[in-house]
Amino acid sequence: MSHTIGGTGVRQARKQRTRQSLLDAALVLLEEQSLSSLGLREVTRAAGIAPTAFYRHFRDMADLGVALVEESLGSLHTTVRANLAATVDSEQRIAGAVELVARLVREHPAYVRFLARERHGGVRPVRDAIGGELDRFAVEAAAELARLPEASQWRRDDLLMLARLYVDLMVTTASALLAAGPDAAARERVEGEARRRLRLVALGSRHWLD
Amino acid sequence: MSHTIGGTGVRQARKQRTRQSLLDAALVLLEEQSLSSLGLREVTRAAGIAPTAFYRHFRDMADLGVALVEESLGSLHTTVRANLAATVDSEQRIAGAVELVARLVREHPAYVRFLARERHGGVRPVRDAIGGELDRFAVEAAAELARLPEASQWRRDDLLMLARLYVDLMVTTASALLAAGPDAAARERVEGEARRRLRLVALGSRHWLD
DNA sequence: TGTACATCAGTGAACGCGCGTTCACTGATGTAC
DNA sequence: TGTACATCAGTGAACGCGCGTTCACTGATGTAC
Repeated sequence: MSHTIGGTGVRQARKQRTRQSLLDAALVLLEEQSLSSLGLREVTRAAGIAPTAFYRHFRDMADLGVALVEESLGSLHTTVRANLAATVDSEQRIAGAVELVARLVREHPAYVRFLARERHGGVRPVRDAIGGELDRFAVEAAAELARLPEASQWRRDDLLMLARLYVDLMVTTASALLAAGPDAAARERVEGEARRRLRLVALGSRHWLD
Repeated sequence: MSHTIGGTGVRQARKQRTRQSLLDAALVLLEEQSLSSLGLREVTRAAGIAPTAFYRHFRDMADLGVALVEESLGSLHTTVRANLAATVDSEQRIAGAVELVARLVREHPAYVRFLARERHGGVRPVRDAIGGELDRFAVEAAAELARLPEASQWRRDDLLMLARLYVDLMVTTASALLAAGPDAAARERVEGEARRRLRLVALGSRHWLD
């Protein structure tokens, strides 16, 4: 059965699966500690493979960390852009953005925690990877903002300033939601405050060119 | 000479000095790594004392971390409050706030780096200590804001929202300044963008009750 | 001021442990004919 | 389809090393009289 291509690449597929189980195991362990204190043997033990097999997939833990960044943020770009483009009214956009962040934290808390922690963490390559991705988000958000009629008169660098501010507000909201824990009321309070922050910034934007 | 009290307390004073040299050594080492990967022996070696003497001062590294938080943020409250209270005009307050942050980063980069890193770091007690101090800042800032005539009609929770937003903006600015490195032009760019962010938020505040 | 005892910050040897990395290996998968 | 050889993901033993913590200690400082 499946006498098509399938045969070739069994080895490759297995390798991929092992690699993924290393990433998954690391992510679980990283809920309780930071990358710089996470051990290679700890990860391979959790993934159920021999310590030495680690080197078939990553040079060291920093390398694995960068892979985790790509896995978590890489796929997010399209999602975020779709969300930004979808809505028209400002109040709708605000509600949508906060809902998007809340959903990310609900569905992928481990990724969000990892990113919040390592954004300023002790492992340079990982820090740089996260910073680079967030910059890309800001540039993309600026491009979306530029398409709005209200923003047509804005200077380029003011648009970028606003986009970066939005990105920072979203990141702050995500980590506040994590800190709020599983309690629904606490989360609702954080989301409410996030919406009011965004409303305040939107209000300022509306009067920026006065 | 100094035949007053001086004699009694020589032991205590020496102990204080050793404790301080542990804190200083740790802070230097923390420029390049995070607290959770910093070793007890590493710190005592750098401080020039035997590993076992560590326990005369701290229970473990987390305990030392909390002491570092108190040392860095504890003294800051009066400084910040004075700065907030001093100025009147909005544009002046903005320039003053950014200048204050820039000075802190210039004069105490290691402390700022430590706080940025461990705010979301892997050591719970330290995270909580930093979070608690930042909350206190927000509450104090809200109290200062409440004294401004423009804010007399604001709801209490909106004031707190605004205060927390300002605190987050300042923290973000501090870590952006660190990331900018020693290059003067890069720092000036970050400070400029920070001022525009604050201007945008101030503008939004002015129209909040419209 | 002097003496006898108590305190306690810092020492140094010793411990068991888990770490990252090396190496030669095994055996399933892939490839050439 | 079958055979012979190559590749390479994962293994398991071994290594030297630095770690955190314990313990009994030393000797300067503090205290009581």
